[in-house]
Amino acid sequence: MRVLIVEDERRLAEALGQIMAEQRYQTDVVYDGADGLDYALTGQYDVIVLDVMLPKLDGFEVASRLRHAHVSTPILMLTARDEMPDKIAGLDHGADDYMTKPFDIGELLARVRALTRRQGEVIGEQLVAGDLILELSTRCLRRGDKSVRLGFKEFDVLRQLMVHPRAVVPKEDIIARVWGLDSEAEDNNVEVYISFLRKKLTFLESNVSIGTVRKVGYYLEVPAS
Amino acid sequence: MRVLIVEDERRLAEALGQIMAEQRYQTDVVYDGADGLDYALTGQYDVIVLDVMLPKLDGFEVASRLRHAHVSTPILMLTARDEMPDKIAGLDHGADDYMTKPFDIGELLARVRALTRRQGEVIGEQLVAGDLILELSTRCLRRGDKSVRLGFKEFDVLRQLMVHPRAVVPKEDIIARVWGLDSEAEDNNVEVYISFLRKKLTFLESNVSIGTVRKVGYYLEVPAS
DNA sequence: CCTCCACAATCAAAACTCTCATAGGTAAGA
DNA sequence: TCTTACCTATGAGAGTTTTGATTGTGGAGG
Repeated sequence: MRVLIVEDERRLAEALGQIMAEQRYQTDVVYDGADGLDYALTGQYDVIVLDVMLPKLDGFEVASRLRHAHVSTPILMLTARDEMPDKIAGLDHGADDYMTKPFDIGELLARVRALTRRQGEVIGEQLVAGDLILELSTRCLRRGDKSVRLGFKEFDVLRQLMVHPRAVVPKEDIIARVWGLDSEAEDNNVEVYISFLRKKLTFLESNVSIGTVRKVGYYLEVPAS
Repeated sequence: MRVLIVEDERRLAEALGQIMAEQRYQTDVVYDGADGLDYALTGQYDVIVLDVMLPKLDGFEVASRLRHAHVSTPILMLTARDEMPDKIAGLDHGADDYMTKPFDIGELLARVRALTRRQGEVIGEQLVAGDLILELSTRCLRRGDKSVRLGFKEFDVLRQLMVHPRAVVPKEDIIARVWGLDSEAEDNNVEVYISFLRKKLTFLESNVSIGTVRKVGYYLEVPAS
């Protein structure tokens, strides 16, 4: 497993590198966004730990450019503690997960493991789960030869589910990530969009469906592969 | 957000509980280490505020045992004085953060926020007893390839039993933990849910069953392993 | 060994809650 | 103006919880 760590705080970066090395990861550590992008563009890594605040190029920019270059390596983004909007921005730029500093090293390792074993693969600019393909650039959802266009909200909601297929995503999380952390959107909004999405899944005759966990949230039901 | 407060100084404990309740936390307050451990073992909390000096079991012991039982709820430990050894000991025993008394309530709230913010999605946390697997995220109960959905109450009741397999859980405890400490639920409610659960255990053809101790409560009967 | 009683288990209906799906309304952009 | 995307309201329906009545059972005392 190869990991790229892009973090300008040297002490933190070195510590991370060492700890991950102890966990049998092969690590490369760089200290600015430009280097980070160069290294990452090689596509040789299994996961990238990417700070947001970086010299030369910030983390969002790095993530965006990577995705643009069809590099699909999973990205775990590190955001500064009080910058909540960063989380949303991070996901929008193509990050797969985020953590706020200060973080627990054990949790970081757990999330890295989660990213490397994840089933929803980002291939080029698309997310895949089961027989579904979500094209990130056009916001089109395809299955076989059929395809439908998704609205922004539909797209964002579905993406949340597709990033971790089978994992239950709480409604409140969906609201936080799609509508914003301090939004007043209600559960009903999510329900409405889930309903729209289900209709489209049915239309596409996909083998994946959206499951409900009462009083909690939703998950993607993907047939055993 | 659910918070467990374990603190033997009643006045402080109550005050904390009230303040956190005002901050929209759902709080449970207990006054000794043994209760603290029992409550915490349910894994239902998002953070635990844990005093070190406690009757029955001290805070270190509680933290150790929790980690041993693979309960990963973040722990904020309260140490009596500015005793350096305590801090180290606390972190060694599995605490995630510590504060020394007397502390500023605002700082405590800030630290609790920090701890809860790093909560990742819990993927695949489960309770096991005999051939039964209780999936915490989906509230599904599995045995072999069969699986059933549990309602909220069913789930909560069963979880109480599964935390300590073979241990007798008094009905009043079940009521306190599932319906709330000051609820008006009657014994019959518990009996009804036990009945529901037994039906589902039968359906699953599990080797685990629910035993009755007359006038006291219930326990999980798990075949000798 | 039998009887009785208190407690436990079960059942079914009522009360309640949450989810789903649809329709109507609003705002922004073509 | 027309279209598109989004939000809100609503009611039907499904699922959950409570309630009260009825039936079953273990064990103490006769």
